[in-house]
Amino acid sequence: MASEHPLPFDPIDRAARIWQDRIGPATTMAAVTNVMRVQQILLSAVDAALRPHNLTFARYEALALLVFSRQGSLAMSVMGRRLQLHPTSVTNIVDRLQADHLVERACHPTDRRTTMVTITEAGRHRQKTATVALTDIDFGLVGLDNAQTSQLTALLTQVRRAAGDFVTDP
Amino acid sequence: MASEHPLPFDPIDRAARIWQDRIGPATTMAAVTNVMRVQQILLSAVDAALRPHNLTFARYEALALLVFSRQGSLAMSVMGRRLQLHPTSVTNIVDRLQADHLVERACHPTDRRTTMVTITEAGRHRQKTATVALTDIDFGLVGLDNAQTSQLTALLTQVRRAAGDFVTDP
DNA sequence: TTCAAATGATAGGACTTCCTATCACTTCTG
DNA sequence: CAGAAGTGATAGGAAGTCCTATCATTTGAA
Repeated sequence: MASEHPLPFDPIDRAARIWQDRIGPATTMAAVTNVMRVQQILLSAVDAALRPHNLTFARYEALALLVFSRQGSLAMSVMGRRLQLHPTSVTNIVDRLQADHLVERACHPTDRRTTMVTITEAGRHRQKTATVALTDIDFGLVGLDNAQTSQLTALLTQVRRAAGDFVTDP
Repeated sequence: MASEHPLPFDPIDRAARIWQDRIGPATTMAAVTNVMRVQQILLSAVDAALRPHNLTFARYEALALLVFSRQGSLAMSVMGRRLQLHPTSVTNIVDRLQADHLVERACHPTDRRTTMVTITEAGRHRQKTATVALTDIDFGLVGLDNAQTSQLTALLTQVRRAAGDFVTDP
């Protein structure tokens, strides 16, 4: 993390005001910087809640994806696409989950290139307790009511759609 | 980065629907995941625009901070607080900017512990051209009009204030 | 059918960030 | 005015992510 002691002013807003005087798109810059900073804050809170369970948010997401899959088992490549991760990141994440006995690797029955990842009972249990930890802290998201949270989701989803993050309608 | 080929559905929304059936705070989870993903998208776009100028967003922010400072010179510790970075990250960033002759280190006149960082002419020039590159791509933020961008900033600022990221009113 | 192209996964390396530990220096306190 | 506590910066190390390169396997096209 960064500093323990908060500034007595909003540095992003201050920067936006400086930009305002010099350059046009201060509004955009402010929004982008805010996204970056809030992501840091959320990730920091989430990782802190997950650390006692020996998970990061990335590993937690992978575990949850497996829990929600019908067979508790997915190909590495499928996980990578769903979690929007680089293949090497999937390898790394699965390595660590496997070292912790939360998942196992197995061969695909027909395609000998692909590796299947299966969640273990320990993995299901870990995911469950980690979920409690996360919901207890509201995933680090504080200060918004339900309507505002939905509004935030709507705005960000709009950005992702415009950026080509996914194709069809929501 | 992650995948080149977008999914034919929104994976975050799909996850939210799955959660909906099992656990309460699907809305919160969706918002948080959206923040994470949009941050990735923005950072990726911004870094791609900055790469030809041998800058990352972190280094660009440091450079901009120096440009906007009155003397073009700040203490390492001040930069760390403004940019909300760990001291060692500041050291790393300044190392690289200095290797590229965009900043110089100097001794503080009175406090011999602190190191001052001064922007060079090359640094000012690089910051200027990099800013053009960034504004050309709107900092990667697409799909929102001005009102929505401001709305996004307002929501995220509210989160940061609630999280104690800064203290006074905006 | 056979060979080129695509796909799946991983190894090795670079970069970034953070942490702890350390050393130099300054400020506070008795 | 000494010693303790705090501050500023950096080195070394761990973790995470991405990149390129590689190898095995599968798919597709001539």
